[in-house]
Amino acid sequence: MEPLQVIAAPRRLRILELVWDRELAAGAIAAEFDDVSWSAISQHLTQLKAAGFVVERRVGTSRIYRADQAALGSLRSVVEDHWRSHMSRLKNLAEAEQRAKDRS
Amino acid sequence: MEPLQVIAAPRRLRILELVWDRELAAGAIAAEFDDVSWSAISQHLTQLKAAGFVVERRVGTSRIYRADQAALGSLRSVVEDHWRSHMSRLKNLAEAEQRAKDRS
DNA sequence: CTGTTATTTTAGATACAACTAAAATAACTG
DNA sequence: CAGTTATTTTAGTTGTATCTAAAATAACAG
Repeated sequence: MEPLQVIAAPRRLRILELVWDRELAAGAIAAEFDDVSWSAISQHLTQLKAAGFVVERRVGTSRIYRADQAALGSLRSVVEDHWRSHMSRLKNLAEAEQRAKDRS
Repeated sequence: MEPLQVIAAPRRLRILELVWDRELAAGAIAAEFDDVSWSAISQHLTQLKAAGFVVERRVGTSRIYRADQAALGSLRSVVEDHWRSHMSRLKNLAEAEQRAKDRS
């Protein structure tokens, strides 16, 4: 799939945001979505990995993902602009933080 | 439609390239494609215009389009990179073709 | 006016990316 | 080894952007 198509999908853009500057297991990523199956998230991760936009690392039974910002090339600033214009990044991170707190 | 989605469509990306640094009538644009109807091209132009990525000017019965590079913001370099990589791909194919010919 | 050219709009068909559910795999634990 | 957890893969369904065909609009010429 074309690199541009890979990041154009809203779901994948959101996943990319979750692993933008930290590692996160596939399950932890999927847990952030309440309207989609783990299977679907896994398939998106496969595409992001195939495009080189995320790297995978295995730890035990888990697979841990993280964005490869450099690999995005000129798409990087597009992604950043997209988040800025939607003012969603900080809000999403804050909400994720809250959920993590609620769970503990 | 999201700006990112607008340029993600291969057909629209190709249209954008055609009017990248010159004006071109809708019909002249459509004539570049042999596998799609004028109607489809018109619909793409409507979306590109709605996103602000092209500007329209009317002359007689014609409507003339041209890219607004500035409006693309960070997407501009993505489009340029995409174009470059496609050109190098075509170049490679042509060179491979030439080598094949030389061998025979 | 009527006719012609250029293009868009509308309504419906189609292709394909994204999805779900279920089975399969992979790494570990007792 | 059998059982558990984490995740992916497969096969088939669904939703939506893109497409076509036909009718509508717009600008002009005779």
